[in-house]
Amino acid sequence: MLDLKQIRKNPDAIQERLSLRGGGYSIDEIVNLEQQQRELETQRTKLQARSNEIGKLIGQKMKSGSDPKSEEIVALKEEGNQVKAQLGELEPREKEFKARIEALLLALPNLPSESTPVGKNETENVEVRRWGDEYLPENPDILPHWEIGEKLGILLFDRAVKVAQSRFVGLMGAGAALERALIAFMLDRQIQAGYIEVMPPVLVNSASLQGTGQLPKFAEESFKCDSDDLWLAPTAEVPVTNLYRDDILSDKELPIRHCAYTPCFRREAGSYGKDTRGLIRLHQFNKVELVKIVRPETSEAEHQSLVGDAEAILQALKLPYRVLELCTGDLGFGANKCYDLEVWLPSSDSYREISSCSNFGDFQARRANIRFKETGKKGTQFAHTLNGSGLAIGRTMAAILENYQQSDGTVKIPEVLQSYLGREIL
RNA sequence: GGAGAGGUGGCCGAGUGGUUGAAGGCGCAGCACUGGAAAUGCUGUUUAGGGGUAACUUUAACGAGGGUUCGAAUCCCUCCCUCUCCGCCA
Repeated sequence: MLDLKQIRKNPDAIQERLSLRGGGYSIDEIVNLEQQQRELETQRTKLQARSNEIGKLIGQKMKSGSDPKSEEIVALKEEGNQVKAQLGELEPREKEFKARIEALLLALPNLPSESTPVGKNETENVEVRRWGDEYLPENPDILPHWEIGEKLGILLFDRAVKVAQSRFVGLMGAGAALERALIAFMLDRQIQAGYIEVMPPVLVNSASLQGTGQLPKFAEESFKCDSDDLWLAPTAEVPVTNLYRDDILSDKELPIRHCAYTPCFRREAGSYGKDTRGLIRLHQFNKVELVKIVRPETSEAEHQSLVGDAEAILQALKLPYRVLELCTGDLGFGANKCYDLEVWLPSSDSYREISSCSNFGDFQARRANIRFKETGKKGTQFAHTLNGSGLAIGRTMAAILENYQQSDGTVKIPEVLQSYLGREIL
């Protein structure tokens, strides 16, 4: 959520930054409504002040033994009634304005940071670096992961359709074990890097989704439990960040760094023709997520190190990847800056997203009301939140099944996973 | 699902319809004491919005939303949540 005060103070500067995203976002209506709301507020507080005064006066008189039926008190009560009648008219109008402003604010995305490259769409993202060319596979006959996976009997696409529907997968035998090994490996690495592991609920309420920015705008992207106010979390970002919703943290508790393994659920509405085969785009997938809650002045450095922590996994697995910095036109709703890690996927002859590392600034903290207090200082400040995948498990599995495929149709297990899996070859 | 209890400030915990943003404690900050610390004492310490350069001022908030009243943490209604016991259950 953007800061209403900032919008009031620098409407033009805010509009300009917002427009860099494209999409036609405008703050005009908010500015206009807020002005009207404040006029009403001024009137209302004046009336309320008088009303409080009357209440106190009557209280004093009664205590000092005045007759409740005395002319003086009756007159005060009468005035109180009049004030109340006026308030009864003003209050609902002001509330209506406030509600409309709130709704508009919740639908506005974050401002891109100054350092985010300006661009219209994903074609203008900037490649920052590339890693692992020496590990690009030499085998010219690589089967796509879904084919090798079915051949090896470890990926169950058809059967998963029977159990659920399309865009689900089942894992069997070494496939299930590999998934589990990847989860354990990634968690172990991030714990070593200083993250505290969390296992949060994966059903989350609406307030949580609003806190991290998925609601109200992206309701159709998540699965909803019809008879409860609960949704299947699309990413661990939601439950983990919301662990701290409405908290006032002490500055000594920051930075908070969490890693979390959870299944993730996405409806993938509107992606009908895309990635219909394989592990790339599923309704349910596993992910290890990194989440940070930090002091504002450290968030840029924490962002860089977050990206590094995600990259370390790819490097340990010796999977070739590149780092993209998203341009203003491709930035996610809540992010002010974002790096995508893309892993080399031979079947699509391209790099595919396997992690997205975003800095949200205070955008989520405002929505989720996550603040911290500086020892000895008055007031509170909004924290900064960040998160990134470290990494998406299914896509990592796909990358391994392809990049590690040998000409005899077997798949090597990356060295760092061999001890987890107790084997060297699939 | 049935029965009961309860939701108050960063935390614990009092609270009579009337000048209560709310006793007391903890925590935190400052000062005193000390060679330094602990202990002790004193003082201060909620958050958010509006107005003001500022000092300051004003409003709101005791789970949420309504209601009664000149006035509600306190009375009434609706909803939400938590806890305990019973039932069911991985």
